Amino acid sequence: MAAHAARGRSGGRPTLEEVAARAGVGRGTVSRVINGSPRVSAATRTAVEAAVAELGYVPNTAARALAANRTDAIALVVPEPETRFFAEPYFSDVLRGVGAQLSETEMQLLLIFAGNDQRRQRLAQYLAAHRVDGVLLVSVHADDPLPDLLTQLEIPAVISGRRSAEEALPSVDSDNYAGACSAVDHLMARGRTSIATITGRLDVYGAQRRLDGYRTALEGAGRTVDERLIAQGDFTEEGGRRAMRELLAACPGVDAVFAGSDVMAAGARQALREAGRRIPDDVALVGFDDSAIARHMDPPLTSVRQPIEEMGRAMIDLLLAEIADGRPAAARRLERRQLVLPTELVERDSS
Amino acid sequence: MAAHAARGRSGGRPTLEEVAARAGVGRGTVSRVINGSPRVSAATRTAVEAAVAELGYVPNTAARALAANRTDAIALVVPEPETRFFAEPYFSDVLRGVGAQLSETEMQLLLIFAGNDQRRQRLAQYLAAHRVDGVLLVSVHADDPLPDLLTQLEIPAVISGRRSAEEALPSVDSDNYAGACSAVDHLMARGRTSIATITGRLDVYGAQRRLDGYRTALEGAGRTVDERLIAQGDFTEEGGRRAMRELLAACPGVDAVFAGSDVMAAGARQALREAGRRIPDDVALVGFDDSAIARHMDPPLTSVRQPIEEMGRAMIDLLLAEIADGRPAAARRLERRQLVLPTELVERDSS
DNA sequence: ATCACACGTGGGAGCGCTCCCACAGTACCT
DNA sequence: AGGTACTGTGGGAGCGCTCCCACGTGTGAT
Repeated sequence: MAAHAARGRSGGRPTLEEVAARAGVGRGTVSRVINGSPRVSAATRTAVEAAVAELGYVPNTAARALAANRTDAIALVVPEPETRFFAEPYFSDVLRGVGAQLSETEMQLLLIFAGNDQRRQRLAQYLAAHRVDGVLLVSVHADDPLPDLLTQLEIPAVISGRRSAEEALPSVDSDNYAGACSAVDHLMARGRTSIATITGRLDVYGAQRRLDGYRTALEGAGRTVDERLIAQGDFTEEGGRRAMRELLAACPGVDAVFAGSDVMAAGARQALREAGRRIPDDVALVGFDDSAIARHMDPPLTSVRQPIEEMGRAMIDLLLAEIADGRPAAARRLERRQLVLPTELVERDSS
Repeated sequence: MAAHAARGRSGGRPTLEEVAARAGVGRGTVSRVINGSPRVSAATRTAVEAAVAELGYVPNTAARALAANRTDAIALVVPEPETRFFAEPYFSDVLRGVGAQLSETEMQLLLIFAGNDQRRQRLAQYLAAHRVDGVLLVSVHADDPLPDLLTQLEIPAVISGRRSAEEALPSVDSDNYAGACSAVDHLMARGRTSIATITGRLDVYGAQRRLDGYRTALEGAGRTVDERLIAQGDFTEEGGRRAMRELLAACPGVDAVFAGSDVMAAGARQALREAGRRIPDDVALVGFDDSAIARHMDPPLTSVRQPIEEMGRAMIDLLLAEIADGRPAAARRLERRQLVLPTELVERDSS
């Protein structure tokens, strides 16, 4: 009681009402100024702004959220354990792009990991409570129920990557297919004849598309695809190492590898070293993502660059538009917004 | 099923009032059940819980925050740019520990970067709006005004590391001093005679303490400290590389290096390679943090382990206690809570 | 029997905001 | 003159909770 009174009255933060009194206007007018409504005369606006400054007024977000039914926050949901998140530069890069774009708005970003069932449960609760205005979804697997949950709850969402070519949600993706083609073309141009690939988890659409690109590039050059040169990884370093060992065992003559991610390329590099193969002399290596790992690798890794920060920005733009559009989502879904951004091969010493 | 029907009928999410009507009790009683108050009979509690389940009731956090003047959220504030955050495994590890401990509560975690002035400004606004119940502060420099701001706003806060031995805020730190001693002792025991160190930014108390430990360990063994063997880094890889180059130039006979962080050790390793020195044959290398980098380095890096996840847990415990204690912070400050956790040397092939 | 005091319980009174209706004032038409 | 159409403004009515006071009812002591 004592604390309550002390907070609310004497030492407490000023309220809209107090600002209104100070400025000699009504509550509604102050609200309009705060929210940038055009329906306020210049003189009144100035007076209110002065009162706000004098009192050091800061809106109470809880009250605003309650009255307006919005939270001014969005969540970046990562359906992976934290360990994966931090091991994979892709995630951090997306987060950076998202954070940068968002820092220009009043929106707050929440980072939510949903890597196991318990977390999933908690996330569902969280979303049901509508504690965020929108959701950014990264790394979604084909059978993930999360997108549908979001649709059902009518929470605006944007997906990073797609679940299929027919993605129902607005999405931002890079041109995985063309990127893979360029990597394989590059290796062929370098005169490599036995070009292998290490794929990511194939229930991730992007990984599938990179594999498609690999195939098409080879076939387009009149070569036949040797299935023994395709090893499946899982986007982890360990997976890359294992896949590379398998490739070396199955096809000792392999002289080039296109890895579906830089992290897997790092794993492949270790396996190649163990086997005494030199890079790029014996085996050329190309990665995907052009992350920090590629630049730091020894030798520096040729990699397909995705404009990840740009993708983060685009996701935010889409999501904010989605949120601003208001509730009647069904009507809007018709004009699906799918952004596909171009990739670019960055050549370094590994190929 | 019932949940869907009820939701559809009322048009929105069920409220406390609706749950109360359903359970045939008053609003207050439902609130008590939801909040786990003991002053409810078992029968009533059961009835209410049933109603909650049937209606799929989820509390409206905004309303709760407004009425109770709390947010059920805490912020992890990183006074560094995102790039630093992601480059430094220390941060991710702390975040992991914090996240793990927090996932057992209803609290939500916000990650806030305050790496430049604009962000600082925004953070100050954010804190002034009391949008979080408490703050976790990592990587604080000696002259950082943030802790004082927090104290002034009476926002509970816990600091990771300390600003000095006389830290005013509750803090959790590792025993940097003892850790450094053990590293240097280890190098001496290995017969190294010319032991250098690469420090972190010395306005970070922990970096200073590591340097102190380095000095004391050498002096304790009856050796004199050669100031030319002390190079200042800044916790970055590039800084480590530069410092190592300086050391090699100033003291070509150096045969061991204690780096103030694994990241700097990685930089030092590069400089050593450039100079054609082998690890550990020519120069032994020891890092600090025992992060993923240490395990992945080639050769694997001997490093001083900090119990980082445990530190994250301890920070949460302290902060929650701080929050639960209520407002009259001044009285409580007297019993300062400073936790210092032990470190441990993890020996690998680099030394 | 009376008092005392637990315990459970219901519901009024806000928390600080946004939304929206009402209304005065001004401007420009018929 | 009256009508119509704006613009700017004030303030009531909530949003869905928590807090707390008041009110039974049951127990034990006096």
